[in-house]
This record gives sequence, C-alpha cells and structure tokens, in this order.
Amino acid sequence: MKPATQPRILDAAEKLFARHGFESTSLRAIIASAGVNLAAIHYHFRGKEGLIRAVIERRFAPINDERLRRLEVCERRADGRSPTVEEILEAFLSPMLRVGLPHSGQGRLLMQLAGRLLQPSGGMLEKAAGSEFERVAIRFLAALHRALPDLPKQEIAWRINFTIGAAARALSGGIPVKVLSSASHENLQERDVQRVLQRLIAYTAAGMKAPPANQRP
Amino acid sequence: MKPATQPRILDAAEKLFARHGFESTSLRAIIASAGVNLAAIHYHFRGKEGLIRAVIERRFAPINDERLRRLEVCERRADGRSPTVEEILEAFLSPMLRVGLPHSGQGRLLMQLAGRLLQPSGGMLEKAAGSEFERVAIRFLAALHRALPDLPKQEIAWRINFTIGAAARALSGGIPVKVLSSASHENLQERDVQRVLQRLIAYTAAGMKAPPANQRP
DNA sequence: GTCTATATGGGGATAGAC
DNA sequence: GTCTATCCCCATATAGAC
Repeated sequence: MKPATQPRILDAAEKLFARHGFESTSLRAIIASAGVNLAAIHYHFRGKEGLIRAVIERRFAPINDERLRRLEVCERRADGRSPTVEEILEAFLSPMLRVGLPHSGQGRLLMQLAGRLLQPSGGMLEKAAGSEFERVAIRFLAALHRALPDLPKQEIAWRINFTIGAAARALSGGIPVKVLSSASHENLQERDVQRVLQRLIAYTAAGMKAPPANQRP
Repeated sequence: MKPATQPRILDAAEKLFARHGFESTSLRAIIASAGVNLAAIHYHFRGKEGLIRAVIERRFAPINDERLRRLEVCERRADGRSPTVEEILEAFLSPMLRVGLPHSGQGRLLMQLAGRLLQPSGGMLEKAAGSEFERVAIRFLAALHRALPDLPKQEIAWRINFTIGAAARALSGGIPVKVLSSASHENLQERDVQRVLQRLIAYTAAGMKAPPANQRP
C-alpha cells in the first residue's frame, strides 16, 4: 500500500527544497518526484507558499519545542542560579544541528534546509520562519539577559542575531571558497555534527560573553 | 542627455534586488524601472544570472580591494609583528559595512544587498559571490593564522565562516522577530554604521580568539 | 473528501527585423 | 545596439470526475 498523498508531497518537497532552494524548486518538479497531481498540492496546501510553510512547520516545531525543553532542563538543573552561556547556547543550537543522526540523509537534508531558512531572502520566507522563531527568541533573550546581567538587552539581541548568522553558516556549509570550504563545507557532509556543534558553541559563547565595545570611540 | 543603457539597467536592478531580493525581482520590473527594453538586458548581460553577477561585481570589487588595502596598511603598521585580531577583522568587515555614508540611501541599499549575497541561497549566487571572495579569503585566512598561531588552520576557516554569517546578519538586519528586530533591524535603518561595526567586531573578535573546544568530548 | 483536466496570466529567454 | 514578436515554462485557480 502506498503512503498517503500529503506526506508524500511533504517528503518530496522537503528533499527538493533542501537541494535547490525554495524559489528554484517548481511545483512541477515536486509532483513528478512525489507521483501526484499538480492540483493535489493546491488542495492540501493552498499553493506553493502554504507548502513551504507546511514543510517548515513540520520540521521546526519539534526543534523549537526541543529548544525550550532543553532550556528548561538546564535552568532547573541550575537550581535558582542562571545556567552558563554555553549551556543556554547549546540548548538553542543543538536541536537544530542534531536533528537526525549524522548518517541520516534526512538529517543532513534538513540541515541544509535550515541553513537556507534562517536567512532572509525576500518576503514570504521571513513570515513562515518568523512566527516559528518568535516564541523561542523571547525565551532565550530573557535567559541570556539573566546570564549576562551586565550587558544591555539591546546588545544581547544583536548578539543573538550574530549567533543565528553563524549557525546558518554552519548549517549551510559556508561559502564556496575552496580554501574555506575544504575545511567546512566538504567536511560537513561527512563528519559528525557533534564536532561542528562544539566549534560553533566555542565561537558563539565567546562572542556572547565579550565585553561590549566602547560606545564613544 | 540620458545615461547609457547599461548603467541604467545596473542601477535599476541593484535598487530592486536590494529591495526585493534576486529571485523575487522580475526582469520586467527592472526594465520598467530603467525605461529600457527587455531584450536589452539579454543583449548586455546575457540574461538574469549575468545581470546579477554584474551588479554584484560592480559593487564588491572595490570593497574587496579596500579590504586588502586595509589589511596591508595594518600589517605595515604592525611592522613585522602580526596585527591584532580586532585590526584584521576590522579590515575585513569595515569596508563592507561602511560603503556609502550612513545617510546615503545607496549605501543602505547596498548593505541589504550584501546581507542577501553573503548567505547561500540556491546555486548561482554562490558562484557569483564566491569568485569575488576567493582572493580575499585566502589573504585573511593567512593573516588570522599568523595572529592566532595556536589555532589549527581548519578551526580558523570555520570561524571565518561563522564571522561571515554574523556579518550577514548585521547587514540584512536580523530575523523579523519583533523582540530582536526592534534592537537591530529597525535601528539599522536609522543609526550609524559605526555602532554596528563596533558591536560586530567585539563579538567576532572574541569568537575568533576563543580557546578551541575539546575535540574529544 | 480526493484528485484529474484544463485555463489563465506572468516569467525568462530568443530570433530576427530595424 | 535596439526593439518586436514569440516560445516555452511556471504558479495559480477552477470545474467537475471519482
């Protein structure tokens, strides 16, 4: 028996989106891969934008839940005191990087997809990703503000954005410069996620804890 | 007398690309704004991809020249010793963030454009941006390796990628999460670039200098 | 409720007249 | 160098079969 139409569409769309990006993937390519009719997409998802949103939400809702869950765990473990910046950042970054096992093709596809998702690229993607991120961002901003009471909240907000940018690089494998990609992009395909996560946390935690620059130069 | 067709196309395309992104901007929108014929784009630039590449190269070649020039200046000033990480990163980041004055509309447009450019988003952009970056990336990787001799070169390559990701966030204004964008996106439109640069350098320099994570967890 | 067939309008690209 | 006319592909919408 063959799987239902809806998940077949979602699986095919996720794979193609991850490989070619959202705007470069046509619905026709998706229906060919899924073996369904074009109008089925419109029926189930109300068009391409709805399909993108459904793909995103299917995968990122659990990630965001996991982020919040981990944050609560390490806050409870800290028992009244604030968790370390490293712990908070691991709660934020790890679920995204760890989805799927290192050897799972689906996991790596999702990492590429996530790398694309996190970057603003022209309108509708922001909306789809933004609503998912919002609840998470608020919680983590508060947690980091508590861990770094000397930093203005505005500075922390900036640094969260910098951190997201760094994570997006890690997920998408970096720029296609040979000298850099030999050390990142290629390896990302083959090495384990844990190593990348360690590098990313070492970098972003140090940046997060940096003394703020002089505001009057 | 009216300007030549070619720069008119480039100006209109840059403006629209900056505003709506590359894939969401139609050639027809560009010709309407530039007041030229559709085929003129294909004649001068061999299609949309060539136009994107031309827009990119026109703006980024001088930026990359400036990066290399600044790196040489601070290396000469260091007189045999290595410049600080902060100096190297400022040479790398500042030309990109400083193009145009804070109040120049063109400068801000370019910042948005650059923010989009630096993030991998589906194929052809990487190629266009990658060739531009290559010569710069090699030089800065070497300079940072000299400034941070204890770090493996591979680790530095990863951190350069993280740094680029953070810079891309600064340029594009961050994710559209209200609580974060109130502190970044909105202000980026109105406040001076110097402030952003200071924040970015404080964050990325700390990340760059962080002790590497344990490789055996 | 689920899907097929088909129509519409907009997109990038190209050949060839001027 | 420039423009007109045209081609083919795509996303979307809808009517109606099952």
